[in-house]
Amino acid sequence: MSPSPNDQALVAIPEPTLKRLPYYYKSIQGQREAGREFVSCTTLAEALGLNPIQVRKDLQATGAVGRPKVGYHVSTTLDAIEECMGYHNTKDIFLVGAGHLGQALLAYPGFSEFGFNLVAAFDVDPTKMETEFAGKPILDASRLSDLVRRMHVQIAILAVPATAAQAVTDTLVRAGIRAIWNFTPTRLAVPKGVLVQDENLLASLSVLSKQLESSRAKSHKESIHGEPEEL
Amino acid sequence: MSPSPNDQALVAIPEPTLKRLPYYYKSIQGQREAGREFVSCTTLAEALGLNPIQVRKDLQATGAVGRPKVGYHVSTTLDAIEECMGYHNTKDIFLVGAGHLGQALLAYPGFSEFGFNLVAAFDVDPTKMETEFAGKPILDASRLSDLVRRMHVQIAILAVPATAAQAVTDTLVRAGIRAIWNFTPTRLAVPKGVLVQDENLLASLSVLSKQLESSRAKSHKESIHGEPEEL
DNA sequence: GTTGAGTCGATAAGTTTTTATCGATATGGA
DNA sequence: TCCATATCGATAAAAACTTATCGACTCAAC
Ligand SMILES: NC(=O)c1ccc[n+]([C@@H]2O[C@H](COP(=O)([O-])OP(=O)(O)OC[C@H]3O[C@@H](n4cnc5c(N)ncnc54)[C@H](O)[C@@H]3O)[C@@H](O)[C@H]2O)c1
Ligand SMILES: NC(=O)c1ccc[n+]([C@@H]2O[C@H](COP(=O)([O-])OP(=O)(O)OC[C@H]3O[C@@H](n4cnc5c(N)ncnc54)[C@H](O)[C@@H]3O)[C@@H](O)[C@H]2O)c1
Repeated sequence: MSPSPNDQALVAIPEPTLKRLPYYYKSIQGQREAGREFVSCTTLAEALGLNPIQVRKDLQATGAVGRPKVGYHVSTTLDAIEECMGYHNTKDIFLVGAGHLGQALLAYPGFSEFGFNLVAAFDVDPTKMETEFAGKPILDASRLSDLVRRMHVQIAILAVPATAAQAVTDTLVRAGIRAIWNFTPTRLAVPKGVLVQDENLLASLSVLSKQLESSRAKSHKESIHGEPEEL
Repeated sequence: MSPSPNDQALVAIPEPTLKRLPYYYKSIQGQREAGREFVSCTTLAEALGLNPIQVRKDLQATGAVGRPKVGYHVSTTLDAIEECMGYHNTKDIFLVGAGHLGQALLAYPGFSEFGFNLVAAFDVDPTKMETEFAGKPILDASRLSDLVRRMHVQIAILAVPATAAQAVTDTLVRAGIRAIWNFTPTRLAVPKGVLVQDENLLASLSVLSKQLESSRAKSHKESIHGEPEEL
């Protein structure tokens, strides 16, 4: 099946690109505030410590077009990113688990910048139920299923203890949730069609620590074998 | 340069593999608790929703060896992962920024499982300084540089406002930090040799939300073009 | 004008990561 | 004892992602 013209938007943007777009967005916003009207891949790459060619490809994926020798028009490009990422569409979100991590998320004002609206949190702890935190209501988790269904909420944040992760997931899925942002260290079993984005913080820290160890071993070996390597 | 035998440990393990290892570790621990002595890639993959071949390759990277038809010896394999990831080496860590997110991390008991020891937090807020949170001291940020140096701390968590991110980074780098786990939405400029692991939470959420939108568009198109596709 | 340099877009090459294939080996039952 | 089967390890193929190359375009300076 050859791609027809209006398939363009359907060619999925690679995940690494999606993760970089917010950096471009923020950086270009900075340029706008500084009064600049155009920005080049070279400049962006410089500012963000990335490869200019990669920046160009990423921007291309959003539909932004640039002009040779000039660069990308700041406002137009910001619009392209917003449009591509849907920063303007309001997306309601529920948080399940208003513990330490959940409360940090509740207090975070940054969600709205990208169109997210953290509507409410849910918890089983009676001392938290029917209270507020950072202006957001914490509701009885027994109401979760009903409210997901009634409000057609599509995205949920999972910040419950690992032991409760799969059970809560099953509830969410039955209620019709479409995507789960998972902070628990559990691999969730979900039916096809439900998306899960794992945010396994400890795993990321382990990666960092392991890479640190490897880089030490490497530089040690280099110093033995006499390859100076220090630009 | 052809790899000599004892280069094995120096062939860097791919980052995606490193991120999956904690899942295997936890899953195999579960098997041990259930009294099983061997576990196969097939079983592991089933439990974690992964590809069996990928599981095998990942385990291979840790140095674990299995036996055909039998699988991997549970205890031996756990040891291999621990050894590979350095779960036994204690790694001291400083946290900079004891705000909402920082406090959630301070309260998190899971770090020790992988050998991390969150020693102390640092903040500029006078009302937080010289207090404790979850049994961990919150110290005056002006002491950060000195203590990094004196205690030879190599890893820091960055959980300060974005506006302070680069300045704090510079301080850490000057004091000799080797790795930064960065929760701010800023791309940090660091000299070669200093590692940064970005944990851009909003970017991850954006990815999820964009993929959700795409999957909706896709299934809509499929329903129009009459490709049922529902296994 | 003409020239020169900075930048884009398209295409190609390279690298990394995932998935597939296949022979070898161990186990349990015929 | 032999055979069927599950599984591993090694190697190869495929896919995804990053980096390089090159012609074309635009602007500014001469
Ligand atoms: N805190 C961190 O820094 C951190 C770091 C990495 C991972 N995590 C993971 O994030 C998750 C939450 O961590 P935390 O530190 O906030 O834990 P927490 O114990 O502070 O909070 C968990 C909350 O979930 C609630 N809860 C329990 N069962 C529930 C259910 N069935 N429905 C709704 N709510 C329920 C509890 O009442 C509690 O308020 C855990 O899985 C943890 O492993 C946390
Ligand atoms: N809270 C969240 O859920 C969340 C989500 C995504 C990203 N983040 C990012 O994490 C970072 C921290 O978020 P937060 O919600 O904890 O913010 P916060 O405002 O609650 O906490 C920031 C803390 O850093 C301290 N601080 C400021 N300057 C400092 C300095 N120079 N040295 C040491 N400490 C300093 C402040 O006193 C404050 O206690 C921010 O960059 C934010 O964008 C947070």
